[in-house]
Amino acid sequence: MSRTHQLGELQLEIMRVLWSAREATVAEVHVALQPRRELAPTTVATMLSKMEKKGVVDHRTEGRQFVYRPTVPEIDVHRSMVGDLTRKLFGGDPTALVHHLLNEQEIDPAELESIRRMVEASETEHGDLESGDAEGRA
Amino acid sequence: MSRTHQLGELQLEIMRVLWSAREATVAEVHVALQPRRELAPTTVATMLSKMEKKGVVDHRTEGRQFVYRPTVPEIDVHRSMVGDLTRKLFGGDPTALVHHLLNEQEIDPAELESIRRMVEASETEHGDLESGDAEGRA
DNA sequence: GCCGAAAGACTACCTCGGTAGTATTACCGG
DNA sequence: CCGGTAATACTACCGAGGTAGTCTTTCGGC
Repeated sequence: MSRTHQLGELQLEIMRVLWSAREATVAEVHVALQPRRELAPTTVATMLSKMEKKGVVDHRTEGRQFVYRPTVPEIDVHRSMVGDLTRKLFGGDPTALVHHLLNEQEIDPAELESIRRMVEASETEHGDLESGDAEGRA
Repeated sequence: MSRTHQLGELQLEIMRVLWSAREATVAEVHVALQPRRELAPTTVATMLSKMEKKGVVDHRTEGRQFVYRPTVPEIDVHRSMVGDLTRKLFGGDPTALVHHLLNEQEIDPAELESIRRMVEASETEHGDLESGDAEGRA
């Protein structure tokens, strides 16, 4: 079963590449990480290996190359990691995290209105359309 | 200067003890952690040492014992850690984290109304007192 | 005055994320 | 056919969090 997926920073960056490309070779991931991350190609390969052992990606062989694919959806990782932080900092109460974000300067005041609309949308919508297969987030 | 305070789980639990007691000996921290954490006293002492090296606590000597005190406020740690996760998962956009919390099942629908009130309170608050502390901590 | 308990100091290990060098292998071009 | 290159495999190492054992010092009681 899908345990909790705690990923490091590089791992997340790699996952982002894979999530958006759906699959990629080591070289492709390496290139995609390019200017922001100045990594040796072997570093990416090693990381991918470790991530496969961890169960968050798998691969197939194509010629001599490995083509990696994520095995967990982005939303699951987000949920795991947000949930973990929520647990560690706020005793598992996500509302407390929202509270923190609203009250402790994390949120640009200009965003408040859009958030309020978001909340209101959730209020009217909850329990209605719970399809959950929404894949494309802008 | 490491303005950002990333703490592990045990470290956070220790900090919580110190934040609420304002100061405590190793033994007191150990006791406070008690039933949830079955740790050797030396583990707590070692951790406190590492945390002091890290700069999040300091201590004074009282008799033979060390009395530890937090040197960073809880809110700073919360900010650092929430900010770090926000950066890693949502490109540094806290609104996206709120979005995640509202849309991805993290929030109990029953809490939505209290959150909406919270948002509205923030909105009116910001129209009044300009608490914008321009900081630029990326 | 001496002994034992208690407190911190020091050291050791394990795991994981991150980083990369080196070894091996297999394919492609000449 | 042969060498070089490109791909993975293997190994190593660092730092941090976490966990704890052992060593040393010192205080307090009998």
